[in-house]
Amino acid sequence: MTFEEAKDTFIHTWGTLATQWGISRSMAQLHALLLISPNSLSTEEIMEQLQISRGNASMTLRDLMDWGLISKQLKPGERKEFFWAEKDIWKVARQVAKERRRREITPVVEVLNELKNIPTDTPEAQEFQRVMTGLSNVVGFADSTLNAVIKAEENWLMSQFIKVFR
Amino acid sequence: MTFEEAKDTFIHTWGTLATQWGISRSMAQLHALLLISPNSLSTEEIMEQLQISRGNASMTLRDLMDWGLISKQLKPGERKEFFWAEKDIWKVARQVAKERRRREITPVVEVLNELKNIPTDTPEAQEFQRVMTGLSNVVGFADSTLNAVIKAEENWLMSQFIKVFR
DNA sequence: TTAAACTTTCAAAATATTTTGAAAGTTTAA
DNA sequence: TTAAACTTTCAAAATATTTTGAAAGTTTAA
Repeated sequence: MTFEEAKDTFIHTWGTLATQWGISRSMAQLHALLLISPNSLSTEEIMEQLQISRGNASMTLRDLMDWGLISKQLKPGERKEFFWAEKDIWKVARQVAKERRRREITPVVEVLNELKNIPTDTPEAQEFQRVMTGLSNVVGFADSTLNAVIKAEENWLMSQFIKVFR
Repeated sequence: MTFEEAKDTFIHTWGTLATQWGISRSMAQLHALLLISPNSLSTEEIMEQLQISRGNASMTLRDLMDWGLISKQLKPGERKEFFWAEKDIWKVARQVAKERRRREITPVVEVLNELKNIPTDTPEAQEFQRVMTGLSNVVGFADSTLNAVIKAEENWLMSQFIKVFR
């Protein structure tokens, strides 16, 4: 496999994995492109390489910055903005875990805790409460796992997992 | 909050969480409905409660069965099929982890391992290999975590996590 | 067998999401 | 200031996904 083939395979595979986990394809592909680029890229270069429009590039770059996965870089003597992705994949994973937890898990935990408190005056309501309690536990577990990933140092995390999940 | 309100809130919240994680809204909502229903439901009842068409109900029920989250039940003397969801949420989580790992993570692990092996004859290719190695580690970590969830007994899993991630 | 009572399939319609590109906005050098 | 070099915004277009419902298929009681 040549380098160019490998690059295309990677950008494509990464985009597919992302859509399966509810992240937009453009965002994943643009992130993939920056991840494997040794130097920062201008909007022009990104548009060219991924064959996307200026508007799309601009919006996707902003989303990636909101997620804290890429940064702007200004080069002396250049008017253009260049973009650069964090390359330490453990940092990337921690950042993604942090954002997803904040945006998606925490709100659900709160709703479930409210729903646990309805009066259990009918058999239906009792069953409902049982299910809410179960979900609350499992979602809480997911929440703690993400939180552990967020707080963890790479080596500590790996060693713990090797210990527990060998 | 009345029981009916709680029920609607739950079906809605669950649908939203699901779409954010790449699971279709109908699938999550139909699953939610069956989860909180004390007895199994016929296709008619499901169509009625969620206001969806017969075709949609039929397809979504099949998807849920493919995911191993619900089963058919035949009632003596009835021609209709009734559907019922596994209520043990830890079992549900294990099943979801198993399916997502099989469908989504394992294929990516394989692709990444291939991509790690391209010749590193240029600086670009070297950078590429570094990133692939990093991703391979992190995705491998996710893979192991899911696998641990799959293999785990509820109590053992909880106790391990309390120990490690307190 | 037949036909009633169901379920499934799938092309077309509806809906949701993503993408485009031109216009508006912003920044900076001179 | 001005105007060139950029970036952002957003309505419209393109595309992708989901949903519908009628037709086809299947099962079962008689």
